[in-house]
Amino acid sequence: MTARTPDSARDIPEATVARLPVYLRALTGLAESGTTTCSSEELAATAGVNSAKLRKDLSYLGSYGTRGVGYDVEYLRYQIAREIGVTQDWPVVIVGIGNLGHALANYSGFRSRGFRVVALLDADPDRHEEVVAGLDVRSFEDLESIVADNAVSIGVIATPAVAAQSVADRMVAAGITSILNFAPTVLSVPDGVDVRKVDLSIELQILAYHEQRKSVAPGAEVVS
Amino acid sequence: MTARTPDSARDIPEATVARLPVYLRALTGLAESGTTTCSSEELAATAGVNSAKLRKDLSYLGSYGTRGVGYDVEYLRYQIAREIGVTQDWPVVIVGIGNLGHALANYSGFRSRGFRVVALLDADPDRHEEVVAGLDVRSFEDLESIVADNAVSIGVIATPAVAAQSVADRMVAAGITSILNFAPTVLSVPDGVDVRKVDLSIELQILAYHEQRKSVAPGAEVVS
DNA sequence: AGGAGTTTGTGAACGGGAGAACAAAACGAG
DNA sequence: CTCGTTTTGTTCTCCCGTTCACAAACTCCT
Repeated sequence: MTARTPDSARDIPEATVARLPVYLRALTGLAESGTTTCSSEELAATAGVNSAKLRKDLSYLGSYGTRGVGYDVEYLRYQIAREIGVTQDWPVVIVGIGNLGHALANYSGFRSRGFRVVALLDADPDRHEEVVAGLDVRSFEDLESIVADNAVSIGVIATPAVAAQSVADRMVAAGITSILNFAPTVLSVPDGVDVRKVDLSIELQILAYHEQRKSVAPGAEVVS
Repeated sequence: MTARTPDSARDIPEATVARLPVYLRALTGLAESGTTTCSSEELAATAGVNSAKLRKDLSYLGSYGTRGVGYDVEYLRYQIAREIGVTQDWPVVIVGIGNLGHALANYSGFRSRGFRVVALLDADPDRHEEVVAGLDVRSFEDLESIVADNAVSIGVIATPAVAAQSVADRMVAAGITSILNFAPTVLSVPDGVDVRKVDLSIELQILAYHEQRKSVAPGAEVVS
């Protein structure tokens, strides 16, 4: 009864958006193994989620399945890719070419999903002679021109923590509106700019918390 | 009125656990800048959260503040560190010493928070001659003995996706009960084993989704 | 000592997401 | 063509997490 725009469903829940890339990867795996059709149960198992949750997630995109049959793998894969936006090409700049920046520049998972690293920038002049993943490491001063010339809207920060906020400020001023931050700092950015944070030590600390609980109360959940 | 064990509060919500490391980092920063006392408002601003949420989070640990005054930075920092478990030493093994494994091995944020990398393992014999971050890269076959000798309970997987599940299986069999997975795969592990996933391309895809929405409907939220 | 001003800790309302359960729809057999 | 089977799409309920709002408690000033 709700009037929904057929070509592009509105307001997909954030939790669902975070899972769509997982479904996309699972579908790609199924397609590579020759599967042409799958049920929500199979796909959910591959993606590591509940089948009811999967179906509800997919229902936000539209009705792309066939009752009694399941989903066409290739068709659903394309629909999810289109919804996320990875059918188009996303130019990306990486700032901070230390150990982590190297790893990110060489990560094949970016290019295969529509992300194209157009430039590697570092503030240290000693690094400007290096060539990483087929790209020259350039001066951070070139940020504005690179962003403008390549219509870059996504920036990756892999600098030390102290530099991260100023890099973010320059990125925002240059026109970047989405930032993936690997530096262990809280970034403050204006409204309209999205920031996602990946913090390696926080993940370990969360594991440590649960690990500690396991050893303190070993019989709390598991009957010995 | 609820009878709460005073020394160690029970069942801290998962969302709170995920934020405690952020508070810990913020407190460390405040301590280094010479601040001895702070209000929930200040700390919340530093940590990038709402002050009400911060107070509720801290209330799960106990009453470590003083009304009308605020929190003692050093005291609160210690209490949170103890609750998370980073006052003790956590031995960690890293498997897969490619670009990302290098970056992780060299990441200083681990050691400074109680995590000690005790071994770097790789299946490729060509890498066994390398020394990374002061540690020999050893054979993956040594996993079991290393885990046993060092009482390792946390493992980090930085291998390609195809190897991740078998590495995880070996880790679990060797006695590891917490896994931080950087490989782009869904791991299946038995109950009692915690897995946290860090997926670089998923983060970018989430950003791409929102970025796409911005350009498609620029006036949807912001009044022009 | 008493009152004004601050700041914490928490009870209560609110919103969103997860999971169960079921109706609707497609297919195939007879 | 009809009935049974399979699987999707959706509704409903419950639970977790967030936020508001306020009482309790502490300090400082007079």
